[in-house]
Amino acid sequence: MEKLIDGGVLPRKIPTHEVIYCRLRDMVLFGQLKPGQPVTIQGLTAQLDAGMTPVREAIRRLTAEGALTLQGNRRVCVPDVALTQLEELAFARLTLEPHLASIACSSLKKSDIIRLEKIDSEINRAIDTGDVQRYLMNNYRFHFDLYEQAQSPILLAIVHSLWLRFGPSLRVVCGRFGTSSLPDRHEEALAAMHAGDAAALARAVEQDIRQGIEQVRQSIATANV
Amino acid sequence: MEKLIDGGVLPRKIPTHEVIYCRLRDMVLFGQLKPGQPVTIQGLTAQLDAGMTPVREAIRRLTAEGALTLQGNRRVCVPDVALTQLEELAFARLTLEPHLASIACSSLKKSDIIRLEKIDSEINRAIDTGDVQRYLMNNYRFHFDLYEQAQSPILLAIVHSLWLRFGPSLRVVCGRFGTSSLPDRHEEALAAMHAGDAAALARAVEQDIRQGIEQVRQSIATANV
DNA sequence: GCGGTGAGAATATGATCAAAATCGCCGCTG
DNA sequence: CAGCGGCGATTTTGATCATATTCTCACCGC
Repeated sequence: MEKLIDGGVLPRKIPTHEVIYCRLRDMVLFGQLKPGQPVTIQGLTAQLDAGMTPVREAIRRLTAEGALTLQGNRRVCVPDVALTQLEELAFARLTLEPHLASIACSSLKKSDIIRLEKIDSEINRAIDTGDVQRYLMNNYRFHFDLYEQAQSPILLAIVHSLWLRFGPSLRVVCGRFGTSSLPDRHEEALAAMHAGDAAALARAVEQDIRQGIEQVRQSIATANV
Repeated sequence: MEKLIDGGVLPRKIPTHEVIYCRLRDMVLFGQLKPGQPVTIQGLTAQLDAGMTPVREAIRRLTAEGALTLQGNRRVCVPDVALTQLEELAFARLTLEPHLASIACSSLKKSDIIRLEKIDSEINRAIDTGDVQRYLMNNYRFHFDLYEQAQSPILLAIVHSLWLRFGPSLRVVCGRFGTSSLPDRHEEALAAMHAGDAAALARAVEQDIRQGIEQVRQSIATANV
């Protein structure tokens, strides 16, 4: 019965470093941090109002996942993807994500599809109102809610790491071109789910990824002029 | 001139947490730690003669890379791959590693191939003498020396993470069946390098991976009886 | 069998030390 | 005399440690 004394939804207390990790990760994923921006420990302890150790651990974790980069001189910053690295990201994402989507397809329940449709409508609303942050968050939720159904924790972790590397650049694209130019390839994905057509779903996801990568590629190309 | 005052080979001092990370990583990769074995912070501080903070950071990093697992009740242990996860590892490795090998092929210099041949002869010697540790180390070196030539840091990091998850189980296989049953698919790989045939190299790597995975699969299957 | 209790291990803090970057000062050169 | 470049002190930041606190698990008595 003592489990209720915190009066809350969570029976187990979440350790601080975990909380800090999630907050920092979201800052990277949803574009609160710009590529190239330096990340200091003491800055974060002040900003997030946390101790030094949890912040350090969160940074180490995110560094291992590729969301942050060590600059040799023991400084940490948000990485800026170059064109060559974009090729790597493209290959890995185009290989893994359609595969995950395809596996997930067969185990999708009706309630899952309904949930995904709700997220998709959130995405559309975010595009209409020009709310970049909300678009990014729901786009992330759409993909990972789907991928999670594949029950493949290892591949999921890898894809997660790819999104962490991709996130800041995607944010730059949105900031530059606005939400109007953003892809909405999710209609055909949802249709494929309803039909239970794994191959079609994989194709839809593939097209979605291609479009996103192409936008970042153009953004990088024009930025380097 | 002051750069020489440390009188040493290393102009830059390597931080302790980095050293600890490398040592722990090698322990995982080369089978000093068995699957399921618990990993305690204080145990490592004693064993590696280090402070608590560096050990904590190394553990966080390896956890993020999938080399260690958190057990919910803030314990850490070496993960034991199940059959379902082996499928994931197989898919990811078979997708990424032949690709890396294929890219690397064109940029291989004569000196690179000679180096790889030397490593391969080390592997053969280790198989002959039944030296599992040496086999594992040189097998790792063979693959990653090759993959590094692909100049693809992101994919390399992902593959590295896959090997970290795979390592302990491979060690179990070797311990069970000895080195005599170990694959040596490297001859054809080396031949393909000499010929500059990227496709053939990719096939050779693929066969090598298939064989390794198959052995682990059988090991898991028999262990579960 | 069950709940309390204690040992041990992990988490988290703040202090301390070392390294790096920044900025200002000085001398040199054009 | 003004601008430039290098040198050194200050200050910011990272690395490490010792320690306090919290949590888990297992043992023991009821």
